[in-house]
Amino acid sequence: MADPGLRERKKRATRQLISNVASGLFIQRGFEEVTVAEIAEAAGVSKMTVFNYFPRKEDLFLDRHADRLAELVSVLRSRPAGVSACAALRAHQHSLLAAGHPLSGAIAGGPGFWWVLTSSPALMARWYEQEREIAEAFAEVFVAETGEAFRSRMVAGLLTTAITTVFSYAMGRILAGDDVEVVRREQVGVIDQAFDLAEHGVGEFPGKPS
Amino acid sequence: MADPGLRERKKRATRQLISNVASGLFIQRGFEEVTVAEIAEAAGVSKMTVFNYFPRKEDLFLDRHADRLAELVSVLRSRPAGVSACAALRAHQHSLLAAGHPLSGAIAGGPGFWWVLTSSPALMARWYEQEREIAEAFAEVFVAETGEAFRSRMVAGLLTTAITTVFSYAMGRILAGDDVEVVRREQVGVIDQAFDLAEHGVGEFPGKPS
DNA sequence: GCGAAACTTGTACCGAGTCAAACTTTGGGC
DNA sequence: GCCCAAAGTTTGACTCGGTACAAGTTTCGC
Repeated sequence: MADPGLRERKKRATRQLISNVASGLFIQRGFEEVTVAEIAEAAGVSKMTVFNYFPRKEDLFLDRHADRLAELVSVLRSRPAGVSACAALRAHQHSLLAAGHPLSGAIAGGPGFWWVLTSSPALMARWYEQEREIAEAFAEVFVAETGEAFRSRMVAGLLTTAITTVFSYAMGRILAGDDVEVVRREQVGVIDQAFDLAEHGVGEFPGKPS
Repeated sequence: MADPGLRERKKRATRQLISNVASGLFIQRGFEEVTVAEIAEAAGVSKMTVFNYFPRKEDLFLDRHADRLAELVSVLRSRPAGVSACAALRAHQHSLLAAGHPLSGAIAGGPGFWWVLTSSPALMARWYEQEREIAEAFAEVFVAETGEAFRSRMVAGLLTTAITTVFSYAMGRILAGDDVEVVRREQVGVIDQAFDLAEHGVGEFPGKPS
């Protein structure tokens, strides 16, 4: 990492260039309305090169996934002894929100990001797939810690549900036109509600009323 | 429904024929190795007709989804007054298992089904999407009952996680070569463990050991 | 039977993604 | 500084999933 070398620097630059160009076009006109050939041309590169860096078209837009996944796993791995996974993730979500981080579910890189995401089924499908990868990574961590195969997967699934539901709820509100600042303020309570449910369970909710 | 009429009968027959032919080919050779054109020819029908009945290629294999979704929603809607959603779904999973139903997670329509499913990323992606649709349908039911937007979505997500994790856990074991009868017997405990976690939460699991 | 609606078909087409072979650039050894 | 090998890029041709359109064919309601 000290000496990237010319080759490595060029690769990073090309990758970044393609990603930037693609994101720009997607936000302008929507995911489905932009072809890969177009992106390649706009980036002054060949179509194959685009696919060389981003195996699927969807990865052009969802290229932060690897970072997000690594960060979440690191939150679990590096949590202090005695701290539960649920508590660690809850604190992490709060800190993301406080920092105004895109992945907190409020204030992502502009409202355009969510519009692009939700307006393309293919993109949404890939998004769900990535959420699933998060759950699998969590499960792996828990299995390594406890050796309990099934319980690890369940807990991983439940905690992932908390994270993703918090995220998509905020996304839905903002897309529906709610004021970003309002959503952001209320998001603190939403996070706590989500993790309370994950931690203590759904209980009798909803016991059938009628 | 009393008198389907010739037209309706032919449609059902054609649909069934295409689905059967497709499933057969997929199980023989895998999802990606069979083209839609091939299925059309084998079914004695045009490619366009195939897409007329099944908008996506994946739907040729995952065509039971609509039934599954409707059944799960009906379990919630028709549960007796005072019974929680969690209890209703838990009981339903147990009864599916007892009946040896494919969707119980043990003993699905042959091991071939799961092999085909897991060997195709596109198919898995669609599978996840369908799980998401289940969660959304659950949320809709809960919102209608309680009016609580966020809590409904969270509970829906948590309960869906229980169902899907139970299912995929059994699938994974059988694909790994575990004896089907053993998996089936142990599945009762797995279901209870899953719904216990959903009902009472993950608690401190796993408090970091080291 | 007759006309209209529904279903099917052929053809032509588009975009994602793959493959193989040629070409260009970089890095290391002399 | 030079040259070779390796890595990265390009080109073009190709496959397959999926759509659009217009024309055919079958069923239904009258």
